[in-house]
This record gives sequence, structure tokens and C-alpha cells, in this order.
Amino acid sequence: MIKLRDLEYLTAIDKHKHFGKAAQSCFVSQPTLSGQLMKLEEQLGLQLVERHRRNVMLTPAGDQLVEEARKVLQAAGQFESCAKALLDPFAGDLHLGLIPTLAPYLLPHIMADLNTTLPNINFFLHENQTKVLLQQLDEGKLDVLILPYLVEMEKFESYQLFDEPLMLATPKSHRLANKKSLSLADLQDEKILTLADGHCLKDQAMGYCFSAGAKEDISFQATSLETLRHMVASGMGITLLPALAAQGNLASDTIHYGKFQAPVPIRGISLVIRPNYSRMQCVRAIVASVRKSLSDIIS
Amino acid sequence: MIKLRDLEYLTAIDKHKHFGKAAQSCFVSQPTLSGQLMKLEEQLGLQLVERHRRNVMLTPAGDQLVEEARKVLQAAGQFESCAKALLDPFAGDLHLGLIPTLAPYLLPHIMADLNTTLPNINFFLHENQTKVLLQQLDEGKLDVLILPYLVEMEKFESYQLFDEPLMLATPKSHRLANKKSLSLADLQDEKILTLADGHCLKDQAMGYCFSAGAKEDISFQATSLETLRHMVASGMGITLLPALAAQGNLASDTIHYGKFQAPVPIRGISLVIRPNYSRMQCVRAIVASVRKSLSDIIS
DNA sequence: CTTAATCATAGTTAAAGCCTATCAATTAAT
DNA sequence: ATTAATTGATAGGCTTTAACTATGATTAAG
Repeated sequence: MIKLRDLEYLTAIDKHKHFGKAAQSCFVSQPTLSGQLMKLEEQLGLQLVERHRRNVMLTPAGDQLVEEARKVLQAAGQFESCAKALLDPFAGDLHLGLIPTLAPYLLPHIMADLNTTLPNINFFLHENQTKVLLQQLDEGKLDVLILPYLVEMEKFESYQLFDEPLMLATPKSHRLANKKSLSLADLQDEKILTLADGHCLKDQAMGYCFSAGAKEDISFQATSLETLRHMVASGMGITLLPALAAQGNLASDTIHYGKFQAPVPIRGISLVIRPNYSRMQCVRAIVASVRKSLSDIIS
Repeated sequence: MIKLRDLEYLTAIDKHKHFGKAAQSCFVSQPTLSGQLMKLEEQLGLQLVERHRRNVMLTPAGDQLVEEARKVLQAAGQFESCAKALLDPFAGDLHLGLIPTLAPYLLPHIMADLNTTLPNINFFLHENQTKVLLQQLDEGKLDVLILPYLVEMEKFESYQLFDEPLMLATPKSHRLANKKSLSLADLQDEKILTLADGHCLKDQAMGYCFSAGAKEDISFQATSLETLRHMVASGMGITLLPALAAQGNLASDTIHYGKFQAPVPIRGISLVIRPNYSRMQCVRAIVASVRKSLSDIIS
């Protein structure tokens, strides 16, 4: 295998037409350059340089190969400068995965600061259900997930970002809408509207509801939080909504969002990465930025 | 300095996503590849590979650098295949220098066989006076000269090709035109037309003439053999012409070309190269070809 | 719980690259 | 003409490094 150093020696000889000077320009001794060049010639099986006492010149073969050598060295230089540019840990593309019940309500609160804090990171946003996101994270298609933490993620590395309370969304006219102090126990025997299977919010919300003695309304399953919200607004039932979704879009005339007393049902939003993920500095910056952005909103 | 082998390891990892298989494809042991790759990462200061037990993947930086690495390796491959192509000693460009009093009369006799014998050599022909040719040979602008040998060429390497007799060119009406047996002594007291200074033929021809007791006609100097020939044809005098020039273009009605008896004046045509010239096999083939071509013509 | 797979580590060896010192050949100068 | 300087090649020794084998640690799967 050709060595890049040898190509440097060759181009140096071409430039200086003088072994001593060429060696100096390569910061090696003259015998070193002389020897390496001879080895290269032997390896290629052809003479590259005509040696004369007073006068060194390249053979036609040497001339052609110097051209090729320059191309190789240029490519190598590009490799190195590319590596140098990549050295900035706070630059490059970053694929962020979020779940549908979080993305549209969270992103408006965090992207501004993320883009300010990490101006050289290009964020690509991917919205998918937890299972898909984990798969893609594992495959390397995604770099970072932001979603509710589940035990099945223990093989990954995760950072707690914030706890998002779940609120009770009811029609204004509902008996629970005007209750002074609301607790999970109040849900007993209520029928709860839910999202479709696959949304982790459904499992979490229904977990709380079941333990409170409420039941799932199996007559309909919403495919998104917004349809769910519309169903509540049109009086078809009540449901648990994440605080960010409740806060953002009030639909205030028709829906009442009730805060629970302690113990408040929550979902713990975490940032998840592969263990050994290469851009930890970047991850830490994201964690800090999101926590900061959320500290003002979740009180 | 980056090493090409490391780039191969990197691309192999990208291809196989598996250290063992990648190592196998590079014909090294897995620890070797593992270690070299780690060194490369350390050297660049950035992580290229995410290592997991079950799953190896490139970091975004690694992904980009694999692209660069491929370009470098491709350039290196081109270098090597170019060297391979140059391995054929009977291929490539060859710059041949000749003097004006020889080129137009010799080339028609030798080029056909040269092109047949060395089909992959591209001959570039350069016509100049001896002094210029020697300078250009020394500078490497020319590879091979074909010209009359002079002692000042002893620092070069030379191969005798053939002896070209000099003939006496006279008008048909000249007293020497019809002489049965012609010798140099017959030139005594004749005035000889000559070429301009700088043409080595002038010096050689006049050397013979002077020692025979002839004189130079200083009233005019021809800039080429053809003008010289025309001057003879128009009766302005006599001159010595090289046999090849006499043979080719007879101008037979008006000029008589006389052969000298022994000692025949000649110029010894040699092939001259730099000592240590790299393409000796090619040179030997040229020498053989020219000698063969000329053996039929100079008898 | 054990087995297999996979990447990292440790220790060793062989080769390669580099250095200093010196030689040989040539040119330039006294 | 002899000496001094230049220049590329050679010799011998040192250091680095790339390679190997053997082994360890961790995880996934049977």
C-alpha cells in the first residue's frame, strides 16, 4: 500500500528538484527522503527521478505520478479539514424524535432557545409513536428522543427533563368542571375518552384512571389529541390531557381544564439517547436548554 | 499525518458495521482494526463509531468522513493504476530532438519502423541546432537526440547509429560533375557554399574542405540545406551535402551528386541521451530500429 | 443459567521510518 | 592543480508502530 508520506516526498522533489531542500521542506533528513523515495520507486517498479550530481529531474513517469500524487494529497487534506470542521461538538445535523402528544405543544416552547443556544445545529424533527422512535433511535436514524420515560427504555440512557401534569378536560357544563378541589378519586365510575392504541399517553392516562376506578369509553378512540379535544368540546365525554396541550390551545368557551390536587397525575418527560452516543456535550446543552425553557411554563 | 490504511479500516467498518468482518475484509485481526480505528479517532479528536455489543454504527462525523475517506482512497487507487500503466517501458511520450540538416531527410526513413516497433510510444519531434538540443536534453525537455556526434557530448551517453557520407553537389555543368573518380583533393582551391553559422554541418563540411585546400564562399550563407541546394542548382557554386539529403531530393536535371573515393568524408550520426536516463529499454529499441532502417539505405 | 457473539485490553514481535555520521563524485575556487 | 564545498547514496542504530495471539468483559439468546 502506498503511503501518503511518500507522495509528499515525491511532490517535494518535484517542487525543489533537490533532495536536501525537499527533505528540509518535509522536515526530515536528506537520507530519509532519499531512502523513502527509492523504496517507492522499487515498490512501483519504475524510476521516478533521474539523479545527477548537479541536477535532479523527474522522469516522464514521475511527472505523471506527481500529478496523481497531488490529487491524492489534496483529497487527504480535504479529509483532514473536514475532520477539523466536525471537531466543533456544537455543530452538525441532529435528528430529534418526539411523540405526537408532545411535539406540537412542546416544540413552540423549546425551539427558540435551542436555536439560540446551538446556532450551528440543524434540528430535524421526527414525530412518531414511542415504539417506532425507540427503534429508529436504536438504528441510528434518530439521535435524541424526547418522550415520557418508560421502563422499557432502561437499555438507553435518559435524562429527566420535566414532569408534565395531566389535567382533566371536561365540557364546561360537566359536574367536575366546577368542583373546587379536584382529585383522582373524583374520576370514580367516570367514562374516559381515550386515544387510539399505540399512543403511550393512552396507557399512562388510563393507568391513572383505572386505579381511580374510572373506565375507558370504548365506543370511540381518537387518533390525535386534537380530535380528542374536539370530542370533549362537543360534550361527548371527559379525558385527561397533558398540561402543555391544555395550556396552549384553550378552546376556553367549551372546555374546562381542571388541575388535580396531590397526588397529581403526571408523565415524566425525558430525553433519551443511545448509551455511548458520541455528542454528549451537545446532549447536555439540549437538556439544559429544555429544562430552562420549561421551568417558566410548568410551575 | 493520516494513513491510508486507517481510511480503509474506516470504510470497512462502514460497509460491514462489524469489527470482526471489517477486519477480515482488510485481512487483519480484529484487535488490529479496533486499535487503529481508536487511534484514528484520537488523532482526529472526534468519535467516528458508536460501539454497541450488538450493533456498530457510525456517528454523523464518521459518516461524513467516510465519504471523504472514499475519495482519498479512490485517488490513491488511481495513482496506483496509473503507475501500473506506466510500468510498460515501451509506452508513453518521447521527445526526440534532431538537427535541421538531418531531420527532414532521416525521419522519412525511420519513423515507419519506429512506430511499428514501438506502437505505444508517442514521438514528439523537435528540430533545432545542436547547441539548443543539448541544452534542452540537459534540462529534460528532450529525451533523446539524433545528431552528429561531437566531443562536447562526452558528458552524455551516446550510441553510434550510422555514418552518413558527405557528397559533392555541383551543377551538372561543373568540371567536377563528370570526373570519373572523385576525391577530397579535387576540392583544392574550390570555393564552397556553406550554411549559416550555428549549423554543425557547416563546421564539419568546412573542416574537410579546409584540409583539402578549399575555401569558404563568404559572399552568402544559406539558412537551410534546401536554399543551399537551390544555390547549387542555379549555378552559384558547389557544396558538400549529406548523403540522405542528396539521395532524397535529386533535383536531378541540374545538380550532380558526386561520391567521394576513400577516404570518404562522413558525419557520424549518434543517438544521445542523459546518463541515467530512465527508459533505457526504449532507447535500445530505438537504436536497433534506426540501425535496421538505415542499413538498407546507407550502403 | 449457560452459551455464543462481539468488541476491548494486554503483551509481544517484526518491520518500518527516521536519525547521525560518513562516503563518493562532482563542481567551483584559490 | 589542488582544495573546498555541494550533493546524493550508504551504513548502522534507535524508536515507533502496526501487526499478531491470547484473554477479558459484556450482552443477547437459547
